[in-house]
Amino acid sequence: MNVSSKPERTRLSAEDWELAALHLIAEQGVGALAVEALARQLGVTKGSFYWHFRTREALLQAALERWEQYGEREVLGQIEQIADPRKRLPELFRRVAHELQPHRVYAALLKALDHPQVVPVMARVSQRRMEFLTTAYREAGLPAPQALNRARLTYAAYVGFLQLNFTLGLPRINHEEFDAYVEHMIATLIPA
Amino acid sequence: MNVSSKPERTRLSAEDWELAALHLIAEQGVGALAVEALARQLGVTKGSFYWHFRTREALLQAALERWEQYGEREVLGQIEQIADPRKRLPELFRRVAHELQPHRVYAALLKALDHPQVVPVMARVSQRRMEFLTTAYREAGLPAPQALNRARLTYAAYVGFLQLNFTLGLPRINHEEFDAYVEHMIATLIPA
DNA sequence: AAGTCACCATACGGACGAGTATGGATCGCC
DNA sequence: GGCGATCCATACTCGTCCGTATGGTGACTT
Repeated sequence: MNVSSKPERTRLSAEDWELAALHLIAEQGVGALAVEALARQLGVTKGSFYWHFRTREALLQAALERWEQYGEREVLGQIEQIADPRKRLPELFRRVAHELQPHRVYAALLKALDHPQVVPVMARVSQRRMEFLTTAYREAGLPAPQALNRARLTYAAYVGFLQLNFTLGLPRINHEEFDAYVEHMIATLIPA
Repeated sequence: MNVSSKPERTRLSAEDWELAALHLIAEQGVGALAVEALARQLGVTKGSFYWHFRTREALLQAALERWEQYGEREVLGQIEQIADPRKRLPELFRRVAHELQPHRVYAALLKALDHPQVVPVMARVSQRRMEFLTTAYREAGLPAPQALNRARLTYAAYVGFLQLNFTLGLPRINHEEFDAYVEHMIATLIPA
């Protein structure tokens, strides 16, 4: 009990800073990413930070790239293994709806689209997801142009939902009602 | 050419500051709302500002309330006059899609939902719009629970669209393609 | 056991923005 | 045309946060 109260007294690596940065972004947004605040949270001081990174901007960049690389497979990787294209979209909807935690960073980044560093990342990620949705709709039986528009609509609904329920607390929809909403989405957006 | 280059040399009122604040919010977001920047833009200095407002926070509050009061009738006020409930929703979709300018403030506020002052305003405004949508869907023939969920889906799509196209410039959809997308939305979301 | 390298603390400089103090200008009014 | 109220400029203080400089400490080599 003499060494430290809570944090493990191991030394830090650049990866630790990046993960902590992503965590902070998910909780308080990109604007709250300050080096002294992060350092406090990690139990060290700025001196540590500026050994690992040249600047605050560099940390943001590294964190964003890490998120883009390692964060995407969790979302889309599993889904691609579902053989039946017919079942794929409903399954995707239900999983996304019930595992909202990985989407917190995306929601936070969505609110920082005025920041020059996040725009290209979000553009790539969103574009990739959109393409995934589009082909999924085509495989589900929609003709090409309709599939694209349906993907746009679906993805917009996803993004809007994140905003309205994470950040804003619209009449705090409860659990059963939420499930009903998801099924309504499936019935409305996915062709029979 | 000696007095001033561009701005009119009239004195300012609190209303001028609030309108300028809303304009700045629409263009650069809530975070960019700085009093010295605003003062420069209005051709005065901070001395003027702190006569009209006690603090920066007070300006934000006043601007938000002004937006909530006077900004809403333009969006929903006209629509309520459309007699046929059947025609109301498609007309609403098309108008909103083609007059995106009044929605810029809303889009900016959406990205500032971590700010304590904007949350209640956005909660009220969104709630009101949601209720409008819900009754519109009921009048269009949907049973109550479905109407609510459809309204949720529609509004989420609206919000998501604002994010993805204002701030992010997803593959910069062109004009004809955009019209096709709006019609696709109408066909998909509005019951025949 | 001495030295080297990786990691971190402390202390400082400087930019920026909010808010205050105070005096000057200008308008309305009698 | 003088006078009070309104509006604005100038010149500060203060707190926050980025980045720098420099010295210290632990672990690991040889």
